[in-house]
Amino acid sequence: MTIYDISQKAGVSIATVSRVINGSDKVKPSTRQKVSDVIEKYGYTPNAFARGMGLQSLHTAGILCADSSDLFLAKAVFYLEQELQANGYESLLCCTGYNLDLKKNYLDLILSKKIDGLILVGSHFIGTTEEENQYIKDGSDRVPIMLLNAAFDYPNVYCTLCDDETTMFETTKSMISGGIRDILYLYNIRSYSGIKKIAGFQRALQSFGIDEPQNYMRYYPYDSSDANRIAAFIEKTAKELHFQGMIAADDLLAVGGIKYAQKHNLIVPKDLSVIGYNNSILTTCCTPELTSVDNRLETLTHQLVQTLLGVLAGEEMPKMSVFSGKLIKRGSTYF
Amino acid sequence: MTIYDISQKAGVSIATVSRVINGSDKVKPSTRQKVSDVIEKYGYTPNAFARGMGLQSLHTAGILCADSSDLFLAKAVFYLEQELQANGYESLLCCTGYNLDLKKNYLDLILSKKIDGLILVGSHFIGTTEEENQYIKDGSDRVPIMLLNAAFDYPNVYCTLCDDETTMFETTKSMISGGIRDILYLYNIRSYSGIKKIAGFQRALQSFGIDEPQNYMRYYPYDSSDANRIAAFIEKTAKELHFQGMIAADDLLAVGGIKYAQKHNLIVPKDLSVIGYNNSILTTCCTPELTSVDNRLETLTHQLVQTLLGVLAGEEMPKMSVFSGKLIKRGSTYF
DNA sequence: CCTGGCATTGTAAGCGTTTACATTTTTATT
DNA sequence: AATAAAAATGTAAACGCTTACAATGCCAGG
Repeated sequence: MTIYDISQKAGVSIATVSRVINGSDKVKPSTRQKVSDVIEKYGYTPNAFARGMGLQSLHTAGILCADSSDLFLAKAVFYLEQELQANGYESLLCCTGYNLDLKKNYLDLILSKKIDGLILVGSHFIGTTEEENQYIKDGSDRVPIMLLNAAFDYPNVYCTLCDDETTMFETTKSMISGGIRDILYLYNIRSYSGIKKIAGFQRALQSFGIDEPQNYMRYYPYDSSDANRIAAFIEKTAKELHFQGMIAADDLLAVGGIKYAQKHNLIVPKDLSVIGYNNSILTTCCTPELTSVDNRLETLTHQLVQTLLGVLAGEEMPKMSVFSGKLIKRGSTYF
Repeated sequence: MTIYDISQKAGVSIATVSRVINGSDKVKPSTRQKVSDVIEKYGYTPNAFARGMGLQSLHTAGILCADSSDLFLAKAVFYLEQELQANGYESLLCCTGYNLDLKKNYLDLILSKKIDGLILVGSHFIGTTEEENQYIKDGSDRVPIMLLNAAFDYPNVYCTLCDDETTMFETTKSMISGGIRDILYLYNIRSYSGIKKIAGFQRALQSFGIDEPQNYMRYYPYDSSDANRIAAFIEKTAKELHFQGMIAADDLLAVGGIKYAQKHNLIVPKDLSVIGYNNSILTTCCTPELTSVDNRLETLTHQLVQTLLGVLAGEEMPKMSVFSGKLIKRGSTYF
């Protein structure tokens, strides 16, 4: 069933059918009705490829992320997909893993014109290497690139993010103000926002005259894991620190901290205060419940998609939209 | 830059370039090299739409699920994407929510020929209504439909699943054998596998002469939630039961059970044994850690994609592949 | 009744590939 | 060296749509 068949049955030309399908041009109401009826009757759906050839678009956005099963990224992907779908766009998902070998995957996606825009979620590679940055520059020639939780100043690149540096600065400050000066900072992915969080943490320490903050920082080098493995890692690498506070770049890492405390009969938060990040579902699964930073993911994804739609519609859009995170206090802290 | 430009620069015809791109036909090695070099040099990428027109395929599979941010579904989506990617297929993600209003979304996807196969993940709608079943029947005329964790006997529909009925039967039996006869069963989504789990639970109770199992079953009616809300639900609807065991259709629901116990000063597992399902990351986040059923998601997704690839290659493939789940014992049970 | 202008519809030329079939080149056989 | 067969390559016709431009139909104004 092609547009030609429909035109035959409706007694019009394929151009008229095309106009009805695309809604745009002026078609006499009675003709429109007649064609619509035939389309409805035969359940005709335009062939996507042929459509794409004419329109050079399939109303599809690419979503690129490291691991869509990560709690945080999964939520981001879901919100993005829903927002895109609500606006008539489909989502091509592309998971790269954490190995930065995404060259082929996403450049091909862009260059083949299969997508109208590319969304990079939790861009762990932005600012990491010049080579990776180059991919973004190349890609942005073809389609707009949207960064979620990363900033990169370049034409046709739009950023939507939480101000993680400030948020982490404030978070750390509130812990120090609560009387805790020995704070273990645990992080894993070296992403743009990860780097900002570290900066905020360090700045807070320095503002209180605590030197050599890197002494308190531990990099957890495993991609995915469970709380016990994280606890064991803390045990192995940070036991000598005698920290009374712990801030993690991610809720799961923080839960690992709580596990660690349990194994050493430390009471959370009396002996150890713990703060996570992302305010995920994990916060209410552990005991005590986890204080965590809400980084406004739903707001961010909404804004990002709206910006993308605006760009695609040819409107002038903000190159950068920044929102503020917020500390949600629960039982793992006493201040 | 089109295939024509490349053919010019390489001094061959477009057909030869096309053959090089598609790797298939016999091309003289020296010619292949020459063309490859030109393609490489100019960074040419074939136009996806035009390609789709010729091939009637873009090497893309549709992944349909209710909510890709759900812990279990997110993992499934990720595994599927990785497996598809490894085999040269891309993934079009489509999240339907739990409202069954997926008609438009996925039928359009199929009918427009944009995808080569459709994967339904955690098919909450299979067998629910005749209307929904009809969509699968209609769709399967066009592309193979792959069901993850659901069974549906129809031409061109292939199923890969965990034997949830038997697995839940065995799980329940082991709890009863441990001396617990008053078992609260908590479930939420009315999916195919959800129905099977219920059946397994009830069969186990009956096999031990425990009548009216539905007295012990509670349906948690909220889409997404957190552990506290689940605990409150149990408090509200099941307090009078005085159950010593709890089995949940999902880990999060089980964590809600642990929360409930904590609020009532019940010791898990002494006063209350809890078993979850899916063996997710949550199992090691709570205290005590959660005994849960591993339903072999990675195996299932692997098998599913391999089956799809086989079908697309025109091979004869099993219509149904069933694997067995396995109980992973942790601290929330004593038996 | 004629004419110009506008609304509507039709015609046909792409869009960039794939691939059946035709043609040319190479290789093997005698 | 001639010839048949096989291999490599080229030609051109789809694929199903969009859209610029052409053609038609219709109306009001003169």
